[in-house]
Order: sequence, then C-alpha cells, then structure tokens
Amino acid sequence: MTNKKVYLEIVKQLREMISADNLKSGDKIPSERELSERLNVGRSSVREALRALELLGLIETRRGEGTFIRDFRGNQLVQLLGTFILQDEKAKLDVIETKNIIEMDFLRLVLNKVDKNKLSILKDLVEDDQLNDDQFFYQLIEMADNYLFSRIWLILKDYYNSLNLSKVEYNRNSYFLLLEALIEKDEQKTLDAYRQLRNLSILTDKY
Amino acid sequence: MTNKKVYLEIVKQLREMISADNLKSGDKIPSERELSERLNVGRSSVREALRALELLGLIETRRGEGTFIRDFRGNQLVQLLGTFILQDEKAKLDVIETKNIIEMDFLRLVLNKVDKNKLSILKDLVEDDQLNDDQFFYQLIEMADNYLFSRIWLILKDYYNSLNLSKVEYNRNSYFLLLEALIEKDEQKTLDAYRQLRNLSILTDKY
DNA sequence: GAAATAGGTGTGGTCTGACCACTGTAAACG
DNA sequence: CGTTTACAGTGGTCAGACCACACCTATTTC
Repeated sequence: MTNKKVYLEIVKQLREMISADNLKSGDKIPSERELSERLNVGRSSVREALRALELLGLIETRRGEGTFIRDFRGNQLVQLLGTFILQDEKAKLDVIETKNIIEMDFLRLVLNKVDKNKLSILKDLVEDDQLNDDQFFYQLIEMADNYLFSRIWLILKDYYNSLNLSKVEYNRNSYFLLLEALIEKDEQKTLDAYRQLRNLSILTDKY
Repeated sequence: MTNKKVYLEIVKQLREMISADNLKSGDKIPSERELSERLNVGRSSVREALRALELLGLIETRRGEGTFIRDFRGNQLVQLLGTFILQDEKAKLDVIETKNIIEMDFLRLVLNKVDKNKLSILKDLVEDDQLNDDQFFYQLIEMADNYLFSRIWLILKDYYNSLNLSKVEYNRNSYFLLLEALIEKDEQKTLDAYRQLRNLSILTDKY
C-alpha cells in the first residue's frame, strides 16, 4: 500500500515536528538532506513538500542558509488564489459590494472603540492631504483591532484596485463628515456619511 | 542571474497556459514530462510546482491518468492553514468575531432580496431537522447572491470549525425566529434573533 | 462474433547521484 | 590582530532510473 503520497506525509511530519519542538516564526527547520534521512524518503520528496509549504507562505528558504518558519499571518495565498479566480463581470460587482460592506463593518467596529485622539490625528492628516482613500481607511481599520478582518479588507482592496475602475474624485469634506460622525458615536450618521463618500444610494439601501 | 526560482516560474507559466487555452475545471493539463520539455526545465522542478498547486487545491493528479484542473471553489487549503496558523487566542477571537460580523452582513443582504418562497422552504427544512447550523447559513448566504462574499464566509466557517470550540446546542426555535424576522423584513428583529442564536450580548453590543 | 486476456504505452510517484550557487565560518596567512 | 582563503553545509536544479497504475488495443479464447 504505497497509497499515500510521500510529500503529504512529510507535510504532516513537519507540522508535528514544529508543534513538538515548539518552533516559532524565524526558527530554522532541519535541512532537506537531514529530513530526507530522518524520514527515510528521497530528498526530492522532501523538496516537494517544502516547495508546497513555501508557496503557501508558511516557510521561507534562503540558499546557503536553510529553511525557516515564516510569520504565517500574512497569508498571501488568497491573493494567489485571486489571480486564479477573478474573471467574470459578476465577480467584479461582488468585489465592489463586498468591499463596501466590509468597510461599513469596521466603521461599526470602530464606533465601539472610538479613540478620539486617534481620530483627531487622522483628521489632521486628512486636512493636510496626507492620505489617499486606501490609506484613510487603513487607518480606520487598524482602530478596529481585528487582524483577520484587516486581512480581508486588504485583500479586497487589492482586488478592487486591480479592477481599474474609473477613479472617483472624493472631496475632503466627505471624510471630515465621516470622522465627525464617528467621534459623535452616531452610527446612522456615520453610515450615511460613508454612503455619501462612496456615492452609494439605491443598491445599498439597507447599507 | 539564476535568481528566480524555476518552480515559481512554472507556476506562472501554468497560470498563463490555463488562461490562454481557456482551460476549465476538469480539463487536463500537459504531462510532467511534456511540461519539462516544453519549458526546458527538469521534471523535478515541474513536480515542485505541481505539488505546490496540488496542496493549494488548484489541481488534482491521478496516477496513470494525468493532472487535471480542479474546481477551485472547494477550498480545503483552509484546513491546512487552520491547523498551521490559528494558535494564539487573539487570532481565534478574531475568527469568531469576524464570522459573526459576516453572518450579520449577509442577513442584511438577504433582507433586501427576501424571497418568501425560499425562506418558506428553508423553514420546512429546519422543521424536519434536515440542516445543521452551517447548512442553514449556507442556504441563507446563497440568497444573498454574492459569490465572493460566500467564499469569504466559507473560509471563515472552515477556520471556525477547525477551532474545535465546544458546540453550543442551538434550539430550532431560534432559527424560526430568525426566519420570521427575515420574512417580516425587520432588520432590528433579524439581528436580535441572530444574536440570540449565537448567544451574543455584551461584546457585540452594536452588532 | 463476443468476451476475456495479455501486452504496450503513457502517466504520476519516488529515489539516487551529480553538479551548481550561495552563505557562514574556521583555518591559514600577512 | 586583522585579513584572506578554503571548506563544509545548504538550497536549486537536472538527468536518469525504476515502480505502480490506468487505459487502449490486439490477441486469444470461448
């Protein structure tokens, strides 16, 4: 029964190894040759496993040095998938809609954790034209303090920007209104300000 | 300049090849040996690329037959990542919070496109205990008609399930309340019903 | 003639050995 | 003591070999 693929078994072994030795990001894992010997498999099989994990962004290899565990949290794999998937028109509309929804979500999150100081600083930045739209929302999303959520937004942002939509010129005033609404902790007003910012009306009636 | 890794180049080539030939899921891609020859690289490098894509779930290989493009939609990569990544507690909380937020989002989406027939059918299914929680929400999310959003939820669901949280026993009644609220197009009532279903209260005050 | 069989071909799966490019370090040198 | 050099270890790549398996086809068998 040579049923199971060796490289998958190696992936599994590696996972256990990492867990057992409590390895963290930055730590070195055994060399390909050593793994090959220890696990009684060919080096090519080890490499297949490592390359797969590398593409997933779980490890990092440096020639002449070795293979290291990576900080998983920036899983770029979704972007990889994105370039494979996003194609038809409906998908584009979905991106736009989803991005808007997510942005409203973290506006609500921010409402719960309003930090007037940070918002004030942000206001100054807008005043000095220091930020573009992405950067503005990135500042906000950081306040929401949810890493996973940030990731989703970052990916959506990339998707969105890759759509090459005609850029709408926003006026600074819209951002001010939004920030003020946040400071006032007024959800309705905040979301209204957002809709105005994005020129939303019909489709997103409830949003 | 042997800078770029060959296997990454192969991944890229494959992507272009798939795009150019308009290959869809189920289609066969050239054999390892043929790719090796056509791209002037060693077969082992081709294999490294293919194994990586396989682990990502983008292709499927069948010994004796060949390598085929897979239906991307079934993202099993999440499980892999899940077991690798989700470690610290904050990350887990983020997953939970995010999943809840997303679910509320598509409840709102559904509110805009209420289809009483479908909701009625869903009600019957719940009545007959045909669905578990995931399936219930999957039915709802389909009504929201946003593929990208569905994908995000599916991923979150997988993450969530890989957390191995103690299962809360939901009672059917909560689902009924939720469905009724949807049918009535009452946003407040819908979200309240959802919170009750998930036993949310404090943290998600605004939600 | 139809069905069962055997063989051939093509495919992925794995291993081995070889060589290259690069890094870090210890030994040799000045 | 500082600099240079040589070497060992590591990842990167390739070529060739063999195995296991799936499929098709020609042959045999009934």
